[in-house]
Amino acid sequence: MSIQKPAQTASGETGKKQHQIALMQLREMVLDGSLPSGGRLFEVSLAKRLGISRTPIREALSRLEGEGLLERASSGGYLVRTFTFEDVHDAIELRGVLEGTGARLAAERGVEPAGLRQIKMVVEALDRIARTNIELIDIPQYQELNSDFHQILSGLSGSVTIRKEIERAKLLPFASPNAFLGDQMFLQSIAAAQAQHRAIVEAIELREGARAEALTREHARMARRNLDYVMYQDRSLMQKIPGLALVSG
Amino acid sequence: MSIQKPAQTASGETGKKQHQIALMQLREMVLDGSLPSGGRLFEVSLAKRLGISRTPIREALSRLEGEGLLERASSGGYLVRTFTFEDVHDAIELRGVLEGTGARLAAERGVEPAGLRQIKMVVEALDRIARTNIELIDIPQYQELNSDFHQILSGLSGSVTIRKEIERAKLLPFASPNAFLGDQMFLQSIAAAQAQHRAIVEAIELREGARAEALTREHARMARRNLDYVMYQDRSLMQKIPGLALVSG
DNA sequence: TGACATATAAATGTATACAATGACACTATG
DNA sequence: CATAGTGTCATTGTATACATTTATATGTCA
Repeated sequence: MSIQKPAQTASGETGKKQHQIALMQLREMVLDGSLPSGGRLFEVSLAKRLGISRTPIREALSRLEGEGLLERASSGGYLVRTFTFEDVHDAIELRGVLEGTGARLAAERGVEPAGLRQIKMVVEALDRIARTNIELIDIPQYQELNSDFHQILSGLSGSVTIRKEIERAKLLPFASPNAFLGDQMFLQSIAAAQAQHRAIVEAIELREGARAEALTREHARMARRNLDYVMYQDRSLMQKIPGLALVSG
Repeated sequence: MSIQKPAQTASGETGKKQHQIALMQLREMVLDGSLPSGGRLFEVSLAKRLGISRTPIREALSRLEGEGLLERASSGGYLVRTFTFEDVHDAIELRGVLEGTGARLAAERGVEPAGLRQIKMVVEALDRIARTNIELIDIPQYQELNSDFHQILSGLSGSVTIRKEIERAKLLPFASPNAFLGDQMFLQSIAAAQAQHRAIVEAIELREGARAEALTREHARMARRNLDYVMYQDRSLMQKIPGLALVSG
């Protein structure tokens, strides 16, 4: 009775289901550009390349389409999606609109004290970082806390419908709130971002729905400004922003 | 050389791919309640029931999850999603927010004359219907034109990102702009709806973004009011509203 | 009797063989 | 020479057998 452990992959992949492994690997391959943007994906070659059969590959491809990273070709099969500059703009705008709606609903409908306490704790933790000398900032920690802020915010309205849509909008890597936090360059805007975080929470607490919505939209606009900087001022940064390799032009 | 036509199904299904047939049939089964809301879906029994193998069934299930009609069970497999009254509210709100964003962007960014002409033609056609005696209104024709209005509107911003999200939000049947147009009952509101249609187009043409957004949101609120009427005043109408069978409570 | 372990069945996950489709090149024919 | 026909090949679509996991039932022991 030789018990066959689920075959740890060399790269340390957890012993999860094949389609989950395929999903992670394919996502990574799309994002780091090892699959040509705009190019077609062939199930058989992917299967051979990953050492997995076609069935879970197809499952993964289907999910990646749902994430917006792939699109179906008219003749069947999938293409790596290419994004224009405008697409990225609009994806960020979309996130802003949805997060703004979540913030507005939270304000209008009221928030459980527990949720409010929770997000305030994150804001305070972010504050401690914002007061740090820029060179000394622990970027991963900042990213994590920033993620937390946005995740809690997305659920604050109590509407699972809205929360799910926000989470969906954040799936596109360049639309994520953390997209432009990877490089030292953008840490300059931490102070401004932090002021917005505080104001958003305040507006929600005071039940000021319109203000909460407007502030949250504007907060997302920071990402758009950073995007513009990358595109028009310093294209070398493109490689540091996740998923920006998929952007043509 | 007997040419083998793709096997017309008895029910007149087009000779499409198996997973497309499965998708349509399953969607119908979910919506008309022949699959118990909240219940689990078993691939084998579905496959037997539809006379299709499991593979295209799984494909269809995956897509229905994308449409929001199903959800994955934690232990694997799919469940028929159940919606609360609040979920329906929020789904309509979401559509309003997204359509509103599309309208705002269209106003802010400007619209091609062709698109504007096109939507104005639809508005005029709707006007002709709105002037008709209520009893004589051709409901399917009205639904079609209303669909056209909303579809053109969704593309007016020129942003495919936004357009796709709007189309996605309309997939849930009770969130669709046509959801409450099936019954004579609701035709009373045609005049009001039509005034909103005109105002939305006007705002876009005049580049009044905020107004376009607010009007479009308010337009979606009509559906919420109709929903409230059904839930609180006349539950017998629930059967006439597509997908409302999935609503618990 | 209740809780736990284990056996058993039923369901999903995976691999793979086979079918159908569509693109392309080559050939035959007007 | 142009073009319609035809065969081949690559690729996706489908069915199905097998593996694995999860739920259910059963029995044993304290």
